[in-house]
Parts: sequence; structure tokens; C-alpha cells
Amino acid sequence: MFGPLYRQIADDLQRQIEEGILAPGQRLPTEPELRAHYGASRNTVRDAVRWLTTRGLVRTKPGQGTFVVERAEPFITTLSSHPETGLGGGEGQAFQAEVVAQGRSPRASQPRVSVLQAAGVVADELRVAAGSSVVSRHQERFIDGSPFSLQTSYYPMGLVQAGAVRLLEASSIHPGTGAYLGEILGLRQARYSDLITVRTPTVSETTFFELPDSGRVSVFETFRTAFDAEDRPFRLTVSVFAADRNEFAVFSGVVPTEARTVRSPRSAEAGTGRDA
Amino acid sequence: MFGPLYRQIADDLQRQIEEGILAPGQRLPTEPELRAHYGASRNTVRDAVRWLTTRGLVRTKPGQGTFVVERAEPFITTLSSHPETGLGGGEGQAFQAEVVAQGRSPRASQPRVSVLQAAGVVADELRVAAGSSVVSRHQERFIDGSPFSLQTSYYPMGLVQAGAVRLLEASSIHPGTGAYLGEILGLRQARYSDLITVRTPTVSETTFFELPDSGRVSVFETFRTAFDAEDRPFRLTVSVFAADRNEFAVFSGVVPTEARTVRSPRSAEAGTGRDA
DNA sequence: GCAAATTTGTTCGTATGTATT
DNA sequence: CAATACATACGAACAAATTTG
Repeated sequence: MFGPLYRQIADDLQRQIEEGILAPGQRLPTEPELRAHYGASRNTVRDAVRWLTTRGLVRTKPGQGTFVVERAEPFITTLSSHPETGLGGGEGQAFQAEVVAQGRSPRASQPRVSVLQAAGVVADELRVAAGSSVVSRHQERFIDGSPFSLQTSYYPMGLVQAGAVRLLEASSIHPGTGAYLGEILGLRQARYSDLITVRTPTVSETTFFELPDSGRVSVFETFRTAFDAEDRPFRLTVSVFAADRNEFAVFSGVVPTEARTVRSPRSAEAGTGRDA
Repeated sequence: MFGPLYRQIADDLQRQIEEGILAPGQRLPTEPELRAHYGASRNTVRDAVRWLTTRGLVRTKPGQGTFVVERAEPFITTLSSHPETGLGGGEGQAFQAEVVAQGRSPRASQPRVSVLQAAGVVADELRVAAGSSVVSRHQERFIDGSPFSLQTSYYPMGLVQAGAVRLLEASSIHPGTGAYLGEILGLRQARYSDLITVRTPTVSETTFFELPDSGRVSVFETFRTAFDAEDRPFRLTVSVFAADRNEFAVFSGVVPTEARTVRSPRSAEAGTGRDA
């Protein structure tokens, strides 16, 4: 046996978790029990448990115990546009449809609408002057009751002045904001570009997604800029997803409709030539 | 003042880092110095430093000290296909071109070629029987000398039997494997699908990417399945990237060539309505 | 509703080991 | 080899959260 004692204990517990001896959701032995079992001090067994916590294998709850984490079945969002609707994953109607298609149940909060001054990415992507007004529409989204995404769309105030006054309504626009803009202004989403990043969550995101306080789970942040037929940007949508329960699919080229299904590769990890 | 003492110390150090009082690369005060400064025990200042370590703000080096981490400029990989070449980011020639276009310097190791039995995702995606032979071509990629990605492509052995014997060569295939398959077998990549996931790194990935041992930085894993004109899969490419220095872009719809540039939104984060 | 028991969280102290300069 | 700096390990006490009686 080699390495520090706390690592040996952590490795042994990790092995038990991976072999299913300690099943997901199950409580680990308490600190005094581990202490007796491994003949180590309390601080050392706590170091071992912390090692597992940092790697997301277990979660400690004060007053209750330490539990093996249960991994949620990842939800797959399609980022490329659907051939017919031109809509990509996560957007209004596409979100609802995609969730239902995966046999799960979507819910979205009423939008929180505000008018603010464009700055940073918002001004850059919408190509408006910094300080000019933009409409922000923010929604919280849930799947099967669990927090799924935080989404904020920004529209230049010019769209409202041109007649799209419902952008300021603090309620969902049926059948969809895109359709509404097409109807009122003849605006058509000709293309869009997505940028996907991963970063550490903010405090409010940690709260919303119920992430562990360790900073271990990061969030996906996608920036989607939509362009009209004249290639002018008219919307920026910033979405945030928890990285531990979301995956993204992208299709390129002509895709037969029946082929547009994906499943997570996680359930069948063997055979990729990875090490253990 | 509220919260545990170690958090107060950690928050104060974090503030100093964010305000630039402690610049990237700079050494933090030593444990005895922090101990004197904050009037806390050594274990407590160590808890504070660990808090920062877990969140990736600092890095401890035995015998040297604790240092503020320097964040590498993120590299952006385009996942959607290029209108002309049909190639997506990360693939052979596209990788070289994209890196150079961002003003950086690419390098790839010679491929490690092996023949193995298909299993799991590989068998599923290539639609071959589990246990049948597949060719695996593995490469390590570097940008500006830093480890960038681990990439493994899997081809059904049937392609070799049909005449594409160079797939077994343990050297790069010029001008590209895709072009070679087109030349020899008339195989054309009509479409592909990508799946993007984030997971914790394996041990060998931690070594290759020189990731902190804290398990904090996760890796992107992309699964790209390429299909021919008859919509049969002929290649699966699994790529792994460090999540702390990579981003992905996706373009949909008709995209003017001059619009196909992206920059990271990280440098201009203000104005997205996020909290601090 | 309250009190006791259980379980993890925080903080101190001390000693020794390992890596680097 | 010596000095410096972080890593590991032990012990002890009290606090906070939760469940149970």
C-alpha cells in the first residue's frame, strides 16, 4: 500500500462506490465508524471524505451523514437548428418540444422583463452603442421539477419602437417571440451563431441549480446571436445550464429526421480506449 | 463580519486577487505570515487556502509557496461544418487551419494506431457488432506547446478490407484521412453529429493536461460520428479537452464567411445581468 | 414544543514528513 | 547540509444542523 493514509481510505471508499457496495443515495459509515474501521484519526477520515467530496462522488449533509451522490440522467439539448423550424435547442417552443420528445416534463417561469443599458457582450453582439436601451427577458426553466436553465434574451429597443411592443409584456408571448417578431416586423431568423463556454457558477446560479458549495460543478453558458435576412443581429440569448446534468448535440450537414436522436454515451463508456 | 473564520480569510484573499493586489503568478504570503496577519491558527489559514485551491484561484507548490493562477486565453473550436470543406473543428486539417487563424501555433503527435474490439459507444455509433475489429488512431495535440486535446478516431475494419490499408499506418495520412478515404473508397462525409459532455478527468488526462490534482477542472468530451452519403456511420472521433481553456462555437444557417469569427465573451462580461 | 442524541463543521494545538531552494 | 514552505497525521473541544424521543 502506498500514498498518504487519507488517500488509501479515499481509494477504498471510491472502490466500494464503484463496485456498488455503497449504492447511490446510500449513507456512508459515520466518521466514528470510519475512524474505528480504518484505525485513523477523525481528521484523517475527514480528509478522505473531503477528497471524495471534491470529486463529486459523495455529498455531506450536516446532522445527517455523508451520502453517495445520485447522478441525474443527463438532458441533451440540440444546438443546431431544426431543418424545418430553423429553431435551435433551448429556444421557446423548441425547448418544450425537445423536453417532451425525451419523455420528460418541461416548465418555464413567467419572464422577468426589464429595460437596461447595453454593455459588454450585449452591446457587442447586438451591435448597438454601449449605453443604449435593450429589452431583457429572463426566464427560469425546469425539467421534471428540477432547475434546468436560466435564460436571458436581449433585444434592441429599436424593435419595440418599430412596433414590437409586446416584447415589454411580462408574460410569455404565444406562440413564440420569434413568430411574433416575424408577424409584426417581418423579421426572420436567417442564421445564428452559438458560443459554448464552461465556467464556475455565480452565487445565485449555485443557489438556483442547487449545486454543491465546493465550486466543483461548473456551468455551461451559451451565447446565441440571431441574425435576420440582412445579417443584422436582433437577439442575443444567454443561457446557463448545470454541467453535471446537461449535454449538447450538434448536427451538421443534411440530416435525415429519424437520425436526429441522440443518447448519452455515458451509459456505455467501455471501449473508448480510456483508462480507468 | 459573518461566517466561519476560514471563509472570512478566504474571502479577503479572493478580494485581493480580484482587485489585482495579488497579481496572477504572484506568490501569496506564507502560512506563518497569514497566520500572523489574520491572527488565526495554521490549520485555519490552511482551510482558507484550500477553499481558494478548490475553486481554482490559487495553486500550492510544496517547498515553494502558494501562487495566484494565471488563466490561459481560451481557444475556440468551431464545431459546425465549414461550408466549403464540410469539415468541423478539431478534425485533421481543420484543426491546423483554425489554430493558425487564431494566431497560435499547432502541433500534433504521430498517431498511435491499434486494432481493438468494438464495445460500448464505439460499437453503437459505428453500428458494428460488439467484439468486431475496429481501427483506433490516437493523437495528442498541442497549441503553443501546451497540451490541447486527446483525440481518438475509430474506423470499422471493413474500410481496411475494402482497400483503405493506410488507416493502419502509424503516421499522419496526408492531406487528411477524410480525403484519403474519399480517394480510395469514394467515401464522402455527408453529415456528422456531435455530442458534447463535461465530466471529471481520468488520471491520465489529469497528467496530460497538467490539471490541478484537486479534481476541480473538468474536461469536455466530444463524440463526433461521421456519416457517408448513404447515411452509414464510418467514423467515430472522441476528443477530450480541458474545460478551463477551451470554448466551442456552433454556426447554424447560411453564414457569411466574414462573420465566422468569434471571440470569447469572457473579456466583456459586464452587462449580461449576471450577479457578481 | 422541547430536550437529548447523533452527525458533521470549525478551530485550536502539536509533531513529523517531504519538496524545494 | 541547512533553511523554508507546504503536506500529513494525531488529539481535543465546542458549534451547528438534523433527527428522534
